[in-house]
Amino acid sequence: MRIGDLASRVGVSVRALRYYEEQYLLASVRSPSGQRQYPDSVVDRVQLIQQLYSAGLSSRAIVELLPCVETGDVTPALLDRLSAERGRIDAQVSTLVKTRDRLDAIITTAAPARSAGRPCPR
Amino acid sequence: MRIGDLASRVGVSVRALRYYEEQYLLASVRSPSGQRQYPDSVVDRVQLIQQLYSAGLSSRAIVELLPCVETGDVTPALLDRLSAERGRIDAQVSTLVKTRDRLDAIITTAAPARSAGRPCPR
DNA sequence: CTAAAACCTGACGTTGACGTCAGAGGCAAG
DNA sequence: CTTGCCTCTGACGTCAACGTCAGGTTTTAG
Repeated sequence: MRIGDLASRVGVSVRALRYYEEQYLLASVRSPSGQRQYPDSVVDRVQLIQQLYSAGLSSRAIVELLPCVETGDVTPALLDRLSAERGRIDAQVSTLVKTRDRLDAIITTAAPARSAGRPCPR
Repeated sequence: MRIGDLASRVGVSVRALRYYEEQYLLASVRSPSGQRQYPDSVVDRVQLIQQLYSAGLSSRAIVELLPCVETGDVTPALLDRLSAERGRIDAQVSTLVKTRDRLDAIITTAAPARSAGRPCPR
């Protein structure tokens, strides 16, 4: 598949995909004319990349962790890196939950005129 | 208290505090010579600002929500804004948890030589 | 065959939350 | 008084993950 197809399939921009390649996150085979060709399998990889980006990982961190995240085999050094990132994410989750609860408290106490508990269900 | 004291007390840079003032997130009384003076109460406020920043809110969003987050009274429009941010945070938490679980799976399966379950407790 | 659509490689622009530097003034201690 | 630290106001620098534009080639639809 070509880059535009991949982009629309994953919901990411063409520019982003080229950027991922720049960062060594994504490889591509080139057609004789120089156009990028991707196997269907990269869809998962791109989604994983997006997921890691949204978890606050940098390109540098992702490029280090991606191989072992996909294959599953990992060196001790990478294991430390994984644990570290896991810790970061965990801390991030707990502070986010605190913030959410704080907003929730405001919402529920300041909106008694609504239905009952949740002002905007789901 | 002066700006340097506040900075070290909260663990934020002096520059950041001045930036918050620029963004109307933080007010200060000036001494005759023009130096900023803060009451002790701002410590909580600055910590709250940091918390909202780390939750992914922009200065613009924070400046809108801060009054009602502190006072507790809120207009219907602000209520919508609060709910929207709450939703964002909620979604962010769930994707983060997914990512964390994914990393966990890798860590636990790739580290059977460690103690037993958790390779790095806490 | 031709025009539109997609692709290519640079390369500069954007945004937000600050960092950093310059140059000048304030403030307690010795 | 002066030494040293803190503070002030601009104002430019940074960094990451792209957006966007220019100028050119390639593929596809009719």
